[in-house]
Amino acid sequence: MTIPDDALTILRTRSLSGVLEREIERAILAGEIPPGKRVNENHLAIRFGTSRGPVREALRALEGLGLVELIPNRGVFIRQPAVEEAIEIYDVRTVLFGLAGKLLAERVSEAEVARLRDYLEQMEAAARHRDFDSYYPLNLAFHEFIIDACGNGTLAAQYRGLVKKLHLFRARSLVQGGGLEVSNSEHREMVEAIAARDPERAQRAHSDHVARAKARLLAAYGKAEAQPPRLTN
Amino acid sequence: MTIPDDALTILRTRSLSGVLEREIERAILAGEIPPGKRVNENHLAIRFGTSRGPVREALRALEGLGLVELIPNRGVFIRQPAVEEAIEIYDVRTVLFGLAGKLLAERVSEAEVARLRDYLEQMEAAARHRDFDSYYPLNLAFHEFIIDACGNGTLAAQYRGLVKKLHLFRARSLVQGGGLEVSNSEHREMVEAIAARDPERAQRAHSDHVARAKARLLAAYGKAEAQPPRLTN
DNA sequence: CTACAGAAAACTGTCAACAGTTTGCAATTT
DNA sequence: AAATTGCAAACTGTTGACAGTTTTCTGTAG
Repeated sequence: MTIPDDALTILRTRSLSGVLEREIERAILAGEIPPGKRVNENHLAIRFGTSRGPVREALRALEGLGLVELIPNRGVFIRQPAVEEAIEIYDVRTVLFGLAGKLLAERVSEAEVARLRDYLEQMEAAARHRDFDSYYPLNLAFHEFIIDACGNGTLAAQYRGLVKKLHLFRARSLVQGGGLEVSNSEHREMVEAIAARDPERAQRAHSDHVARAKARLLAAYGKAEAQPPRLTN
Repeated sequence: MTIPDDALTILRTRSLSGVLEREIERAILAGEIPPGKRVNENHLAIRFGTSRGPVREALRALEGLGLVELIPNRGVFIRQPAVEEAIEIYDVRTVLFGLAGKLLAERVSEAEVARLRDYLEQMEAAARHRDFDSYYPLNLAFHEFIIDACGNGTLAAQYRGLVKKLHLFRARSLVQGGGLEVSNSEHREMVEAIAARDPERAQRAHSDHVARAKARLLAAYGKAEAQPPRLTN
């Protein structure tokens, strides 16, 4: 599963427009080009030392990823999701991550369970020491691992696309925090459900984990739902 | 919701590469270019009376949609999903359509319920007369309506992308059938759950509907799952 | 001082040509 | 006869230039 993906990656990197696509995507996600801003094809071409052709191709590809918006005769703009779109994305992420948990619980190997427990332990250690700098990348890798190990590449691709779009959301800082211990107790339940090879329980645990992140986002925006957020999607 | 989408559509259509994108996508989905085949940029450019630039841009956009695959220095190929990928897609569709049902049940208006009942009635009439030619487009419109009315544009975009990819699956004919009456009893349960404004029941009904389609696909390929397919995702 | 009209600059959309790679064919060798 | 090597045609990748539109600036009128 990883070999063809790497091969493709290498091949894509060979083409100039492929390199540009990655580089521009990185610049966008890193915030070097602020959301809402118009992207100048010429400037990009000069910056990377190419002509505008490959730049335009890369931008068309990024449009497909939902990172930029093309307006004819006016140019491309870095997309700037509204809160409403972020909420939409969280709802979709909720069911996708839930599915990942279910699928993983159905097929997980002993080695993978051990790996998950290892992640969990490291995250708990980081949380005990309030070591946020260690916690954040661990947390990211933990979630990535689950998405990869679930064995559904379509799901993984869609999920990653959604996460990228969320990066464009201006108030993402509000969401990323959310309590190390709280998060970790949720992580523990996820791992336990997977280790027990209980698909239904795993699906619920994974769904709830994202649903709670959505609830934190809503709370931060004061847009509480009519009813308190129902978990277990 | 429909206005900005139409506006975008119009704007996209104005740009030449936008027209090409739509036209090439149509040709691909209509099967005019068979899956697996290499697409010749020059031929396409000549066919549409343009230069290769816009053609390349359109193809890059279609790559983002997952309809074609770009291999550097070799060209673009129409993607040809394997059974495994079709199954993956069905799993994702299952949870997405379930979410659509849940969201719709939470927000549905009286007018929309009436519209759903109307679709249902027409489909049942078509089923009674074994009028497959009428049934198929109705069925399509019914599902489209649910996806649109659920109010989550992100979900709708993802769902539509998956359906397009499934169109490339060679054995799609196997799946599209599946019994008019069977399908309709499932549709009835979906509509009833929505009309009752019961999100949980609606989610289950919608998930199960797609899960059963997946089960039919698996049966057709003799790839029965270890356990009989668990419904209610 | 503000509003407006027109011109200039900047930028996007498109094209045709060139460079480099791949593919298919044919001649040669084993 | 089969395999291999070298060549030629075809095709993709990239570039620079031109055409059309949008935006900005400037000068003028109210």
